[in-house]
Amino acid sequence: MRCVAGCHAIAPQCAPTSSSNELIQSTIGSQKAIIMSSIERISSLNPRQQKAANLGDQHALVLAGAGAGKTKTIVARAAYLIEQGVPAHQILILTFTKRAASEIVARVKSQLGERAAQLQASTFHAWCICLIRRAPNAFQAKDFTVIDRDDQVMLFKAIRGKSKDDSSNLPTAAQLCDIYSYARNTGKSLSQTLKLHFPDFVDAKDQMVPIMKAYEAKKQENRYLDYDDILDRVARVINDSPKACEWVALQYDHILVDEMQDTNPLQWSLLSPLKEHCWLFCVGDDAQSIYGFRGADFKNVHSFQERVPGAVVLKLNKNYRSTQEILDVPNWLLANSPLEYGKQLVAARGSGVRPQLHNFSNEWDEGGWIAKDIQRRRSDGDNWKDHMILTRSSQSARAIESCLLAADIPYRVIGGAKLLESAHIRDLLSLLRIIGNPRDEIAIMRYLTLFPGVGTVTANRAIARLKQADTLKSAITMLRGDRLVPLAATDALVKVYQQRGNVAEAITTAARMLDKVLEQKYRNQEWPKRQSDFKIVAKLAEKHSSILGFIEEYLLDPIHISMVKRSESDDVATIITIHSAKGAECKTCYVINVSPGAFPSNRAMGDPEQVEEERRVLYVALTRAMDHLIVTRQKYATWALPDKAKAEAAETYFFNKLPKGLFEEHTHNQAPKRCAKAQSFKTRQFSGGINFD
DNA sequence: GCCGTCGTACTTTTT
DNA sequence: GTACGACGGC
Repeated sequence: MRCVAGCHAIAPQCAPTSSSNELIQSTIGSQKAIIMSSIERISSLNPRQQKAANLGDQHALVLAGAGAGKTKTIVARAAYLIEQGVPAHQILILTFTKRAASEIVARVKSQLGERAAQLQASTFHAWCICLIRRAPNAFQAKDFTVIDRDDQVMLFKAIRGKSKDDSSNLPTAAQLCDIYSYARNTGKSLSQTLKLHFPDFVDAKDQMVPIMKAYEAKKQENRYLDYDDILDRVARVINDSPKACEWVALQYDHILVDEMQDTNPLQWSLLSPLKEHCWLFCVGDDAQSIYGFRGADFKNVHSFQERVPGAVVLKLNKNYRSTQEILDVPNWLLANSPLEYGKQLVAARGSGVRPQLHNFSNEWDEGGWIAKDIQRRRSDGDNWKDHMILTRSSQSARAIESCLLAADIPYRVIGGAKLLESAHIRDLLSLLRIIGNPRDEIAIMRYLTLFPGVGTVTANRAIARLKQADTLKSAITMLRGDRLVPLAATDALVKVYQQRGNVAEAITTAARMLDKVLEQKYRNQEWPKRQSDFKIVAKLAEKHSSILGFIEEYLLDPIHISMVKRSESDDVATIITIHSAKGAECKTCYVINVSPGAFPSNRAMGDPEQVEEERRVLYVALTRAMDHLIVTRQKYATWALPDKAKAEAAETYFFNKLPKGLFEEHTHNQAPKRCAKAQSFKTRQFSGGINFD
C-alpha cells in the first residue's frame, strides 16, 4: 500500500464534500432528496452497468445516453473498488458541480457506511485548490486570493479604461475576460482564438495584447488567482515536473470522471499526466455536451482510445428515467440535427403519458398557468418537490419566480443569483479580503469607496500609499496619518483585524462597523433584507479559521440565495437553469420558453456549432422528466428583435417541423388569472409574433 | 478637481 | 437589480 505525506490529513477546507453548517446542509440534503428519489427505485445494476462497475485495473470510458445510469455506474464503481480493498482516500471522483460530487459520495456512503468515510469527490477546481493548499510553494501560489469573474472584469475594466482609444472596436472588459479565458481553457493562441471564436475582434488583437499582459501583471502584483489559474498552476507543475506529478499521482489509485464530454483541454491536461500512474474511469455522453462556451472539447470523449492507449469503451443504451413518450421528443430533436449523434433512447420503463406543449402569449401567462398546474398536481397527491422548472437563462427565471411566489408555492432557485455575488455581501467581504490579503486592490477600492467623500481618485491614491507598506498594520497607521480616508474606514479595519482568527466573529464585527455606510447606500433597496443576509454569511463562516479559505470555498461552491431562505422546508419546487440541471431528474418537468429566438438562442444564430450546442441544451432539458414532460412557449418571445433577427429566429426554430402526435398541444390566449405580484410589473406592448402553425 | 445622484440601458450558460 | 454616463454641487 502506498503512503504519501498529506494523504491522511485532509484540512477542513480541503474536504470537498463537507458542508460548513447545518443550515446549508439541510438545503443540500433536500436537493439530494429530489435527485435521488427515483434512483432508489431501481437499485440493481443491469449487466452492462455491472460490467463497467466491476472492471479490473484498466482505463475505461463509459458512454451513456441520458438517464442510462451514469451516476449510478460511478457510484457502483467506487463502491466496487472499495469492496475490492482500495482505500477510499485513494479514489478521486471529479465532477462538474459540487452538487453532483456530494450526491455521489452520499450514495456510496449509504451503501458502504464507514468504509467510504474518506471518499473524496470534488470539482476540478476544488480539487486543484486542495492540492495548492497542501503544497503552496510547489505551485507558486502562497497567500493568494481567489477572484471570481466579476473581479476579473473589474481588473480588465480598470486596465482597459486607460488604453481607451475610440477609433477601433476594442472588446468590452467582459468580452476581454471571455476571450482570455477561452484561450487558456483551450490552449489556443490569442490569434487562433480570435479567428475561430471571436472573428469580430481579429483586428483588435494588437491592442488586446498589452491589456492582457497588464492583467497578468496585476494578478501577480495583487496575488490573485482567477478560476483558470487554479487549474493552470496545477496543470503546469504536474506536466513539467515528473516529481510533482508523482507526488500527486501517488495519492490516488483510481480517478473517476463524471461528465467527460464537458471537460476542456485545460482539464484534460490535468488528467493526461496522471494516466501513467492511476486508472481513469470516465463517463460521458456527447449529446449532452453543453459547455462549448467554456472550451469543452468532446475529442476528450471521441478520441479517448487514442489518447489513452489500452482503454476499453463501454456503452450504456437503455434509459431508466423516462417513459418512451417523453424520450420520443429528444430522439426526434437529435434526429433532426445535421450532426450524426446516432442516439435513440429506449425506455426501459415502457409507455406512459404523452408530453404536453402549451402556447402562451407571454411569460406572465406562462408562469401563471404553470403555478396553477403545479397546485393542481399537488392537490392530486404530488409533493411540491415533484416539480422542476427548467430555464435557459437565470434571467428568465424571474417571471416564473414571482408567479410561484404569488401562488404561495414554496420553491428554490438553482443557478441564479449567488449569495456571495450580491452587491452588499461583496461590500462586506471587501473589508475581510483586505485583512486576508492587504495587496488586494479590488477589495481596497470597493471598501474605501463605500465611505462618503471617497471616490475612485482618492481610493487610488490610498492604494498607491498602501503598496509602500510592508504589513497591514503599518499600512493602516499610514492611512490614519494621511487623513485621506475617514477614520471610520481605518477603525473598522483595525477592529476586524483583531478578530481575524475567528472568521464568523470578524464578519459580525465587520457588519456592525459598516452598518451606517451600508444602510445609507442601500436605503432604497431593501436594506433590512440585505442586513439579515449578513447573519447568514457569518453563520456560513462558523467553521472556518481562514478568511481567504472561507471566501474561496464559497466562490467555488456558491450558495444560492433561495437555498438559504428555504432551508426550513424540504418539500419545495425547483427552478433551475438547464446547465445546472445536468444529471438531475424530476417526476414532472416544465421546460419553459421553448420559443423561436430562444431555442436556438438568437445569440447563437449564424454559428452552426453554437446552434448545435443549443440543440443539446434543449436535449438535456427534455431528458430530465421521469413521468410528465410539459413544454411551454411564448408567441411573442421575439417581439423586441429587429425584423431580420425575427425572421431568422422563425426559420431556425427547433420545433418548426414538429410532427403531429409527439405532443398534446394546448393554446392559451388569456391568462387564467394574473397573479397579484405579476400585475405589479410593467405591462409590455407586443407587436408582431410568430405563427406557431 | 472630485464626488454623489439621478436617469437609462442591458441581462446566456459556470467554475 | 445593477452599471454606467451626465450633470450639478462642494
